[in-house]
Amino acid sequence: MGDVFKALADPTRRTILDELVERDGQTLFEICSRLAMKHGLSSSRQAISQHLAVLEDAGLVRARREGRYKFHHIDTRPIRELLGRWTQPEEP
Amino acid sequence: MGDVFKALADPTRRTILDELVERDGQTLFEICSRLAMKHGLSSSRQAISQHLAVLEDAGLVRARREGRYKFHHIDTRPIRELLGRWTQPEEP
DNA sequence: TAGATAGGCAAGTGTAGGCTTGCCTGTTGT
DNA sequence: ACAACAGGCAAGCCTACACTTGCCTATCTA
Repeated sequence: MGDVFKALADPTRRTILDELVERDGQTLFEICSRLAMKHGLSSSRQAISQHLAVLEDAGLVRARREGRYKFHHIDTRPIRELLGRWTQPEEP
Repeated sequence: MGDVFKALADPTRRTILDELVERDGQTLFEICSRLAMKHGLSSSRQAISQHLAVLEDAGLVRARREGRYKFHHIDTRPIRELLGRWTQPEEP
């Protein structure tokens, strides 16, 4: 499962998740261009690719290959599981 | 507010939060000895002190000084606020 | 008052992680 | 078939960060 918390520690990876929530199933190049456009991030393709690998390792992103395209889908279940670790007994 | 995610990225800091959930309001030396006993961590006092500073910066721990003692209290509100970021629209 | 206790500050070290660079493998279109 | 396209691999660089070391301040107790 890797480390979900480490994966969430980087702001660029969090922005990638934001982007996938807004539009799921994007390719690497789509994510790159949309990060540059909307979020003003000037990260290279390789950097984003490595970030996606970390997110995939953590189980936060699942990738499905189709021809030369690879579509990335967010999976928020690991986050929901982690939520309860310190906040279980309380009821705000 | 610092970076809550970065604070949660380190496993030792997460164990400290676990320890504070189980018994809130511990001093630095209490945390050190209990981490060594129960969790088998052999971190130095200074290391734990620096971890507590990070947690305090992130708003996850609030410290109250009393004489020569400093009691540490966990505050899980930042966690609850952040975890809704990607899991708001869903209902499992 | 002297020593023990609880904790803080600051500089130095070593490693992990984010990013780049360069090249390589498949896939698609003309 | 060949060029453009989508993505991958691996080595190197550089900064952030976890941890140590050494010394310091403040509070309590004998």
